Amino acid sequence: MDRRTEILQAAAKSFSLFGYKATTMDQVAKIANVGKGTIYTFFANKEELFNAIVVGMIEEMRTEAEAAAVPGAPFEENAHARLMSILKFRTTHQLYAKLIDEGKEIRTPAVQEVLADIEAQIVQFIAEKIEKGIMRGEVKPCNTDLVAYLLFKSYMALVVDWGKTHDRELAETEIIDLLSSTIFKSLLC
Amino acid sequence: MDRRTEILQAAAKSFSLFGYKATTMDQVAKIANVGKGTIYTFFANKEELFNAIVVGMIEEMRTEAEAAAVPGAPFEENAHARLMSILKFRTTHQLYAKLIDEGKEIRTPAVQEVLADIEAQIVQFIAEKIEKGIMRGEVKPCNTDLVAYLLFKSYMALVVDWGKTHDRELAETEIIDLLSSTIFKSLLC
DNA sequence: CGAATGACCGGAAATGAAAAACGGTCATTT
DNA sequence: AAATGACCGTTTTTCATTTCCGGTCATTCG
Repeated sequence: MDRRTEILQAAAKSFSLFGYKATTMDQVAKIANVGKGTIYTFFANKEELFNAIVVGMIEEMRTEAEAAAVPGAPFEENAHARLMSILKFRTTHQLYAKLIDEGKEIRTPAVQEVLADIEAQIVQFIAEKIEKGIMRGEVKPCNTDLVAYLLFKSYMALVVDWGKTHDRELAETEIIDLLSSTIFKSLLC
Repeated sequence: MDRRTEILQAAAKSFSLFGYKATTMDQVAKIANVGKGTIYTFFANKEELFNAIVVGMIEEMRTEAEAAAVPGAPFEENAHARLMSILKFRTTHQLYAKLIDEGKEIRTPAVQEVLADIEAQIVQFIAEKIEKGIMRGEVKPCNTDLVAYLLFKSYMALVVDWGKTHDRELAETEIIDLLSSTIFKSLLC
């Protein structure tokens, strides 16, 4: 395996295990079995190394989200499946979960920026799917950015936030029932 | 004015100006022109004094929200007016704004608890209005708690959150247009 | 005599100086 | 030419000391 890949894997492991701030370049170098200076021949600095890792993670998440959709299935079904897949990834993926925690607890700026960027890309992803749905004639024309934002925030609220203020999580059927009878209902043709 | 009221006014002023943590009991006593011990004859401790102030604030907010509604006007119109009134209060009211900031920046536990409680009461308030709308035959029967939660979160997202990740605030017409054509549309009879 | 007070108490938080750790560089090695 | 790790300046952590604050209660006051 080439040195660049070794470094990327070492960094991914360390960021996942300890987060951004608690990962040191010395540590990455040691795990990757390279000298610290070698890292800087491939990545300008710690933040760029971090960004490279995150880009990979986003790709992974996108792939899983696409895999959750069934080609030819109705828009609502696939939208729901993809969003649930993304939100599951959010808490299941070790690095993503770690970053959310670090962003909230330690408030590392580099991490908060990355998290904001990931969310923006997720919303963008949803907006593209809505756009496709409109072109396919499944979805009514609308402001895709606004609707994508509302959809994402709604899923976040029901899947992630509800449990924090109530003593039980919402079942998936409750979520799909609610959204199906409200947002989706008026979204579809 | 009786001593209890003097203390309440002094505390309200200090909490509004400096927040919960930075307000000291000595300071409240001085502003109220009473000895520190006197405060403890009316309030068990600092947190109870704080809670008393917050209860008053919530009452204020409720009154303003009710005043924003027009008797006899359609559900959607009044729901929108009340929610916008509440969200305006959130950032306009000195104490509320201060508490939001303190909860986010200093993360004072007592403040975060109070903020969570206020939000729960707002959602409860909305749920009651939906319930009324259903009984009046204006709104379709639904899980009022769930719908109230979704509505509140949607308004928070569009009014409060949008501006943080985009370089312009949403106009009120954009918000009402979006929600009118999605959530409200499928909510009304 | 009962309500009011502020000096006082113990624990928590602020302070600041010294030490350790970190990201990034670059002269040296391989 | 590529790789390395000792080194540098800065930031962060540590920790002993001091200050501060919520709450109490013996004393004072009306």
